Amino acid sequence: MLLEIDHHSGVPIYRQVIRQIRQQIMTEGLKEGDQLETVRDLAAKLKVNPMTISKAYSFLEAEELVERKRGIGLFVSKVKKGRLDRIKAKLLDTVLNRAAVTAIQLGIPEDEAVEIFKKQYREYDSQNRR
Amino acid sequence: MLLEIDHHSGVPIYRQVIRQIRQQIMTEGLKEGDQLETVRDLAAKLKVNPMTISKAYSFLEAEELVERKRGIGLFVSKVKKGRLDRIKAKLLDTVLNRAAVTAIQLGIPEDEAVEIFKKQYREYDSQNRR
DNA sequence: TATATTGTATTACTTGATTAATACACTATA
DNA sequence: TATAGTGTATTAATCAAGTAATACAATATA
Repeated sequence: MLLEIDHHSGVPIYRQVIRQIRQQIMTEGLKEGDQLETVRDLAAKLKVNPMTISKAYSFLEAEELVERKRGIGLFVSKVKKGRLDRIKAKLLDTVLNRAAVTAIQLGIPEDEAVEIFKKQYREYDSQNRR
Repeated sequence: MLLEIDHHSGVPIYRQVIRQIRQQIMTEGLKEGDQLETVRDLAAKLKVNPMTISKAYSFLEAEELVERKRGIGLFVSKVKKGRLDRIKAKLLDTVLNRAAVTAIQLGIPEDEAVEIFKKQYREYDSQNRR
């Protein structure tokens, strides 16, 4: 499991962990049944207190993306494809809604906003395509 | 000047003030030379400390949207239309970029993301049209 | 120039989020 | 059942953001 933590970004460590693991589950880099890295191992690797990792895992558990088994470890939950899609949709709705509200409040017409969105999409996509 | 503050939203008061006044300037509800409500008046109306309002105004000044005149008051700056457009564009770019990045990271194709954006736009627009 | 009105600088209080320390609980298995 | 490995509950320390109190500074004008 590959995680990149920026200790100086101002973004809390546990949120960086949450986001990255969630994304790996969303994109099936981590699949049902896969064991997450041990709380202590990940804490040591990131040079962070184990509770920080445990906290991050707690949020993922609350989203029902992982299951904790005391004494054993944490594992990626079985997530039905439909539910996974709904989670993705919800994440997406949140950011797209924010964008739409901003556009409307600034008086930007739909077409114009859509064009800018497409431009942003393509720019980021071309920079990060494998 | 009409401001609505939600004391229980978790969003800091000064940010709510900034956002709403900025928007009024962007949409020309407040125009060049208009005087902003007095620090003390607005503070009293919102039942908040004057420094909280002063802080909000400081940010607007940093954006060069308002000018402070000690002993007199604060006024909406002369903002060239071009610059105003650039400010709008920047605000919009920020939210649309965030949305695009999220979509890409979730593996959502451009077309699909655009459709959802349009849907969000129309929903909010129809709810808030005058 | 005295006063009322405007905004400001400095300082401190409060609160919540984040992180960490410590001791504890559960499980597999030698 | 002893031990090593797993996660956890509780508590405390730290830090930053937000807000407020107070005294101060600039301006217009009676």
